[in-house]
Amino acid sequence: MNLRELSEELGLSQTTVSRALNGFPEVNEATRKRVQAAAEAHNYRPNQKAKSLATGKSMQIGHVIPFSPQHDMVSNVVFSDFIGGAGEVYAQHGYDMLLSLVNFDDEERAYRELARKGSVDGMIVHGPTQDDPRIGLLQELGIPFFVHGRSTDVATTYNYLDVNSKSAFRRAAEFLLDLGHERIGLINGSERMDFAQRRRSGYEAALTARGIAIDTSIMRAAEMTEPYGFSAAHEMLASENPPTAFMASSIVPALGVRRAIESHNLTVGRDVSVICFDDAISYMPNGEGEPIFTAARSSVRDAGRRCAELLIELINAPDTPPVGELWEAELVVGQSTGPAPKAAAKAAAKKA
Amino acid sequence: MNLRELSEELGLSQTTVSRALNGFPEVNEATRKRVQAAAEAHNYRPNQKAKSLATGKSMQIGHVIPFSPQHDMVSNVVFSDFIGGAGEVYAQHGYDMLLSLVNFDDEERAYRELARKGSVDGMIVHGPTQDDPRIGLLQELGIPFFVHGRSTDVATTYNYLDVNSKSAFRRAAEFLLDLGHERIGLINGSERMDFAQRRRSGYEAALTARGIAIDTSIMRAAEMTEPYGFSAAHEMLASENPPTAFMASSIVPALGVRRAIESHNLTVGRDVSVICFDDAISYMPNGEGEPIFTAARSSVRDAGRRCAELLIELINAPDTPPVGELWEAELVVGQSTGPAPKAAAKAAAKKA
DNA sequence: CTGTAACCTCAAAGCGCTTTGAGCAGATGG
DNA sequence: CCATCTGCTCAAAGCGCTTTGAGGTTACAG
Repeated sequence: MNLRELSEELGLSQTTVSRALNGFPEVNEATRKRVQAAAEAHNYRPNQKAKSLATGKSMQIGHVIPFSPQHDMVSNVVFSDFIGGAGEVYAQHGYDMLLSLVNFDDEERAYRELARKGSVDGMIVHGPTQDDPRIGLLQELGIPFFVHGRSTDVATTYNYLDVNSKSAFRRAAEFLLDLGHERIGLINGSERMDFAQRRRSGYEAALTARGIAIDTSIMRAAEMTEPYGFSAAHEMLASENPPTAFMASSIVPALGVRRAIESHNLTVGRDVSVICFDDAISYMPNGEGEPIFTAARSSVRDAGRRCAELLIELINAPDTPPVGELWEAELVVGQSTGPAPKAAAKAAAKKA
Repeated sequence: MNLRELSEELGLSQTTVSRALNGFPEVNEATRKRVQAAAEAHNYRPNQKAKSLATGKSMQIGHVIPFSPQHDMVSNVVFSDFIGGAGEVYAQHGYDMLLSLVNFDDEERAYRELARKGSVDGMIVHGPTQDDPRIGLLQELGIPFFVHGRSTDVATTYNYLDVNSKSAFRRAAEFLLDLGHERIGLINGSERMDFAQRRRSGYEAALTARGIAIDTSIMRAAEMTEPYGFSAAHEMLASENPPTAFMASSIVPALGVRRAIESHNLTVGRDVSVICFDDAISYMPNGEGEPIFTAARSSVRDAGRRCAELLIELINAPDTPPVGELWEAELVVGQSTGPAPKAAAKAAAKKA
């Protein structure tokens, strides 16, 4: 059933039916009711393509996601929680989400294509790197977009929503330092990512402020998987001068860190402390009551929601000057941190 | 730049330009080259909405994902890895993925809408339940679809790809029984899901065949999170007659089970064995060399790829009779299983 | 009774593409 | 030299909707 058929059946013109359905004021209330009833009865839905073509709005928001044969960002738990939050808001506003997975090398082409093809009204940029080229590209293409995160060194202003990674990691490190830890291992995310750079700099700033030298032998950066957390922590714990505490960039590697600690017959929160960044991932919650891990927490799902809202506002008012929103993470104390063990106690623990 | 402008600039008709670009044989090779060069130079991309409207094909595949304020399936690691695999194949065939997040109550309406609006050429049904109503609905709507999983009790035939959950769990249980375990806790996924039912029945079949009574006090079913795995295992271990082994429905709760075991000062693989279903999730791999967990493994990413391929075939040949593909999981032996401890040893271990 | 305003409805154009059916050269064969 | 065919190209219709500009009623004031 299309508009023509529906209008013929009603004995009205397509104009009137369209107006009735779209809530225009020119149409008689009685007529509108009649039209709505008929539409309902026939389960009529306007063809979205035709509608888009006529209005110029696609009611779709694009997310471009690079993949390699093993990985892609959709399957990254942090990322997908963001998508979940955003999708929720899209739904409320009648938008759908267009996910375009592309090979790493095709990323630029994908943005170009999505914009030119006119299949999306706006886009979200995920996982910005330092001096991210996508920002310039999207500005050139003239399509509304919002960045989740920030890109250091990009000269122009752009819309973004970010968590203050630096201060979060700085405060987390200070928390450990206050507990007497002086040797703190860093299990960072891949430092291609801008946020990982910021986290590292927060960590370094805290140590430096206390006169503790930066030791790259207890700092790692990689994709945030459980086995990565395990092997990184495992190596450090097996070294001459093992850390008494770890900071992990996500709860996922933190679980690996926990496993490594336990495999050394040490106890988390007593022998070795762990702090992680907790994105409050729905399927990977940090415990139910008392947090498992002491953590810097900021809900990535909320971030997704907020980005979506702001992007939709931007689409409706394209000439708004760029806005940046910076969120502070909350430090929550859980079971995974405690005072630094004395050197002697440490040795004993190690022997046991 | 649109087709009209491009053709005017070239001094050709829109027909010829369109044909040249779409590789029709009627057009002179020299002309085609010239057209392609001009299109390239102007970064021309046909407007997707117009193209869809004219051809009737949207080149989009829909995934409807119900959400509640806390949860949705995109942020479920298993699900999102599937999406990742599917998206990869879509990309290779020029399709995009349309994700529509909807409230649980609106699910039916969402399928209806997506189909009627014509914004997708096909759909994937996720997480089928017993006698899932969506299957009938999509058949009624007459849109090509593929089910990931199966729905017991649906009378008609439909296209599906599923892993043989029953045999996987049966074999896993037999593996534990062969090691001497007689008390095996089941940490299942939510039994609303068809696959969870099947897993349970595999587990029960194995026990029954060995004359072991089903004991619902060591069986749980819920959303597969880490804390769920922890609390379920924790409770069982604290009971009068604790299990000597656990079977978990995913690696995520299995991590919680591990944490529970360790919190009881027991060792995984020695005091208590654990087997899980391993979906080979990219960001949650089961170790790097030797598997962390003994597991029934089947890559959900591969399943996503395969579903996508089959769905695209179906779109291109809509009158193919329905196909069902059933995969067997592979049992991989890791560090988490070992012989059942003798009763005495068990008591000793518990005291230590 | 007429002019005007308010209200409702309509025919037709247009969004940017594909595709049908026709037409025009130039080549080929009789 | 004409008839036929082949190879290219084109004008125009159509996909299903929105929206413009106009027209037809009805109601009311003058």
